[in-house]
Amino acid sequence: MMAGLRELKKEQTRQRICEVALRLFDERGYEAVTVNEIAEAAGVAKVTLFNYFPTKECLVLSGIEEDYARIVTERPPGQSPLDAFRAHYRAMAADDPAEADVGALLVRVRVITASPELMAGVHKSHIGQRYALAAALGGSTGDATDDATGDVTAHLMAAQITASITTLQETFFHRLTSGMPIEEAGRLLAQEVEVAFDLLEYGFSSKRGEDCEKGN
Amino acid sequence: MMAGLRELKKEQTRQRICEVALRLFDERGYEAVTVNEIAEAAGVAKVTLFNYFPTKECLVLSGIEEDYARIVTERPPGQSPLDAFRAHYRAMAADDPAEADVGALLVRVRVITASPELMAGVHKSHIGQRYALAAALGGSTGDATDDATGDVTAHLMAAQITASITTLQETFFHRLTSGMPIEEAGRLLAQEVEVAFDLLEYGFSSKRGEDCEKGN
DNA sequence: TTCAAAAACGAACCCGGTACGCTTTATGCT
DNA sequence: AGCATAAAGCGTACCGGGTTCGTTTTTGAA
Repeated sequence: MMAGLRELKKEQTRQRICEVALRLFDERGYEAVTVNEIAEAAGVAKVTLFNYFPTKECLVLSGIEEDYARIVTERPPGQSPLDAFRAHYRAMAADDPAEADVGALLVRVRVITASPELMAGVHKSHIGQRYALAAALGGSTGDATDDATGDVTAHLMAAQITASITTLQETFFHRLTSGMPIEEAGRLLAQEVEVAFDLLEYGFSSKRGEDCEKGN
Repeated sequence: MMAGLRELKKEQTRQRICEVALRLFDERGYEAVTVNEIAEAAGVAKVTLFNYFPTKECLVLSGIEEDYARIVTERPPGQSPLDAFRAHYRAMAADDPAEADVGALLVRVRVITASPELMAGVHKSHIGQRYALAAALGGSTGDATDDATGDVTAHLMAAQITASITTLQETFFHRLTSGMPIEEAGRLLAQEVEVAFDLLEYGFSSKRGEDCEKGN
């Protein structure tokens, strides 16, 4: 129903704008490309472009948010929140990387990592995630009092978890953009997922011995 | 020497711009005030304003960066990096809050927390801090290889530490802007510093028992 | 007093993003 | 098929943050 040719063309246009933008960004860098150029190259008016993507950032960043809070709210009963995260990212690292279009993803990652402005945008989106995760971790009792009054532990945990995941992602993507084949990067990622969640679970004190060798 | 009347007036002008800007931001909100208004109210031209402060953000955020990396590089010998942070923030929480101009700080904090844009700016500045801290934690061997190749643990630790400190600060400032007297907020902060660094040191597993009561 | 450097200035400009009012085009109904 | 309607696209003018550039004022020192 409503197989509308209207919405078909709409999706085509959206796709075309996105592809053109990503190609130009990849060629010349995010900051050096103006939205006017993108609009012209995609054969649409500037105002139409902003109809599809509310900001220049969204041309790159739209649709790449992860939902941290869901991982903990939808975990199997009896599992700790941290184990839910560990299982989730363990599975993600073990996934066959050929399932998704690696090429398109790589371009996107390359554009993002090459632009401080976009990197800041990514981190900005993590802020909201962190708050949602803190609510999911500590607020299951659902009291309506002002946030950050008593649940400091939940906020601390949420902050540490998101910071760790962010770091894992950055390391992984940094390797990909440096030319490492995705299989090898995936293997390293799988190891580091364990390192990261062990660190969260057992703390720095469990690493003290290893640290002193290189850190001091 | 060079007690120059030149640089005196320069500092006066800088101060005047900053005060005027903060007052306007506090009255009507950061986003609702234009730099033209600030310049006019401070009796200078827009271009002169941008000579003193490179961006609108800097009118509020300049000079409030903390140097995380220094805390670890300048720690007393024999002390672990984490203990250095704990000692630093323990001392900060115990400091007599009357030493600094609390009123001016409070206005600044109120302006920042009321503006998502400024909040994002604060988090942006934390990114660089995190990288510097990771380098200080893991890079004392000083190998010149590309970063993030082998020191994932250092990056993870740096990320967790900065995330925790950021959370402590946010909680503290949130209480101040909510009207809590600074002495009481300081007392709570002192407790939470211990909670945060215990969590970092011993991990989530040490909290498992308490968590299950409220989190599940 | 004079002179060069520093600072302030005004005006025009660029870029991301919005508002408004106008044309085009697909769609649903008859 | 034909027509009204609503969605989508468009052009232009505008706004605010930020830069460039050439000019004028101010200041420190000879």
